[in-house]
Amino acid sequence: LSEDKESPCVSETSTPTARTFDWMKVKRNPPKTAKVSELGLGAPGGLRTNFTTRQLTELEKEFHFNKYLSRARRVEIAATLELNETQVKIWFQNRRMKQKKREREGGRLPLAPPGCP
Amino acid sequence: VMILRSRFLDARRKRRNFSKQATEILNEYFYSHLSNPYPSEEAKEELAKKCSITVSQVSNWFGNKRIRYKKNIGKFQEEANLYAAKTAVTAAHAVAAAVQNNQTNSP
DNA sequence: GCTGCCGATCAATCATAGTC
DNA sequence: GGACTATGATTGATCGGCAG
Repeated sequence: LSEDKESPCVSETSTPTARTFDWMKVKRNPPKTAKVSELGLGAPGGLRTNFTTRQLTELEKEFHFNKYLSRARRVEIAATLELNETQVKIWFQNRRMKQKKREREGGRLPLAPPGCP
Repeated sequence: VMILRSRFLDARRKRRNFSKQATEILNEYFYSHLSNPYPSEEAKEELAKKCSITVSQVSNWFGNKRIRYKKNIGKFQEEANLYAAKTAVTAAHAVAAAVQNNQTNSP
């Protein structure tokens, strides 16, 4: 585990320590979660939406019932919770990954339950 | 904007800083792979083992490190030089050992 | 082509640990 | 004791790749 091909992505600067590699320039496009049209919510157009407790509770409840959503159900939930279909879809996607991560990491290593202040 | 940030999640975030040596190991890997600090799944598992932390924690560490590093490269310059020198020394030792080994058993 | 899912990652934020 | 910084974790959303 120690191979390392000096990647072909360098981009300049002579000092051996201050070089800037491509990964440092990566910029993600801002979220398109903005329906600027109608709704004078002064939506800037690219902000991470904060789900309300109600929305999260409902989503969690639905997830417990179904790990995957049908198109119809998604539309329904999106409408009920006032979210995009995409947001609901992404939420379920992330939720599944979260679940998998917990199962896979279920019980293992580091353990130090009780007091230790 | 009701501060409803309680998020029914509190007890979960009982953070604990990693040990000095674990951070040492992670930083060594990070700076010796600065051109591409994205450890493979296998590498993550090995690092996790060496550091006595989980693979997820290794992923979190690299995720945070990459973001914070590129956010303010200057702030990490000193640290970068430190580890660069460190790995250079170990590399030199490795080469020396290899040479020695090569001399002792060459056909 | 387009769409959903997965796996990895990003980027912003949260909450705590450590420093002074 | 509290302000300020360092750091681990969480999470809505993006990116690239693959299947249908």
